Amino acid sequence: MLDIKIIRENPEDVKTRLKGRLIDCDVAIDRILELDTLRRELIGKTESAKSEQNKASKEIGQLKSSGGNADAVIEKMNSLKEEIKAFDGKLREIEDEYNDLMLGLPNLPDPDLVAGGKENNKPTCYVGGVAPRGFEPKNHVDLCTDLGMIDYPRGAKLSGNGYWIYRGMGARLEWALLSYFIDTHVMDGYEFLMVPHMLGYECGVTAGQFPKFKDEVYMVTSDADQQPHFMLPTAETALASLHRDEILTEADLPCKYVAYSPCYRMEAGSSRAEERGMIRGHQFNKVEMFQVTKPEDSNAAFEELVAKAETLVRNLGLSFRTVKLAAGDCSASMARTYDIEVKIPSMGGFKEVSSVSNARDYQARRGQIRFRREDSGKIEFCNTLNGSGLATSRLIPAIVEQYQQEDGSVLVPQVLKRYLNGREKISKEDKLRVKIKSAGGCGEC
RNA sequence: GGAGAGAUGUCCGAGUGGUCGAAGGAACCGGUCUUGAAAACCGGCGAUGUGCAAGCAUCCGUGGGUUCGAAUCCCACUCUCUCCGCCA
Repeated sequence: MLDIKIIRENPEDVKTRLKGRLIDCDVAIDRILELDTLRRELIGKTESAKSEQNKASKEIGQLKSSGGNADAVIEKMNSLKEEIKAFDGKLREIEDEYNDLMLGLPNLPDPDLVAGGKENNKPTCYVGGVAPRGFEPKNHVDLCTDLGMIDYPRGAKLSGNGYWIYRGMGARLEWALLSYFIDTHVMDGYEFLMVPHMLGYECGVTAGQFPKFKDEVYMVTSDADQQPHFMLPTAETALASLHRDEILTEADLPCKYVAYSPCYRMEAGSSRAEERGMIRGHQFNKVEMFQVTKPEDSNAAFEELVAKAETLVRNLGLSFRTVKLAAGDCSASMARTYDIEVKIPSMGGFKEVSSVSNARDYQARRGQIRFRREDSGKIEFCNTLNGSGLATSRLIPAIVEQYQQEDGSVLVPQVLKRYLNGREKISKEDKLRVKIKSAGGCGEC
């Protein structure tokens, strides 16, 4: 949510900055200003009526306790009551519309962002990694299938298009990645959280998904459950609400969290032929970093999160690039976003494995996440930041393609070996072993 | 799933229809005293909205209702605790 004071004071500037997102909020902003004026007028009227009511009410109390007759005052109260009821009804109407519009406005992009969409995104760095040479490389779908790492057909049998099953070394590699990420963040001083996967509606409002992007998440409803819940599309949605409606002390900040969760997304209409395999599914795994900071500290926190995400990809030895998103490609809640994308050679390009964003006070306003300054005692909104650290569903394709060998096996990135009993590579024999041993139980797990 | 109890400010806790935004205590902040600290004493100490300001309004889990007037009465919901049952 934006600060109404900023809109009041400089509506044209707000309009211009939001146009950088390629959306036109002019009509909404004009209406908001109109409603804001109406609202304040009406508040004035309502409050003076209520003030009279309170005075009369006290008078009645005094009259009654001293044995006097209060009939005349009570008569006056009755007409006041009608008046207040009418004012309150109108005020509620105005505030409902006002709140809807305010919640619908996206965050202001940072001033240094380039306006426009994806085409204006700017890579800020490229890092090279391992690459197959001297033979015809296979794509990740074939590699994962041949090595028995991912079972696509049975995933589809269980749940339909957009679902897969990690098997054998595939499952272990996935788990190794998640463990490696979590360990790294914990060592960096982030608190590890495991959050509910089904969240109450308010979490969606605070994070900025609701009311506008309700259709992108899976709602979970049942007659027995009075409260609507939804499957989290990212752990950020949970973490953003962790300190909702709280006033933190200055000493509490910054809060640094890391959470692992599967992420559940509709991805409606985005299924494309080139996104075969695990590139875009309805469920994927992600380790999420999250920070709550003082406003003056959020730029540094943002740099820290970008650096942490980059370090993870670099340590995996993968080719990647970091991209500074143009205003129109940042998600609605975010003032700035950098994506980290790994190279997936078979797709001829890069795919996002991390998205690091600074929401500034946008989510904090929606969720009333505040802190008290120690010296002045003043209460201010916190800033919130989030970043994937990392999402795994594009990492396995990148790893198998970038680390594939001529014999069809795949080397294990150095940093993951300790999570895989020191194993050097994944080969066809692993698949065979899984098959044979599954009859009598897998001796390895 | 069954039975019961409860939800009040940073915390504990009083308040069952009228001057209650709310006693009292703790914590915290300022002061007196002290070589310093503790203790004691004095003063201060919620949020939000609105207004240039004084002020005014709203908030006692949430939402409705009754009433001239609700923290207090009624209804619904949410959450917490205790006991019983069931259970990964």
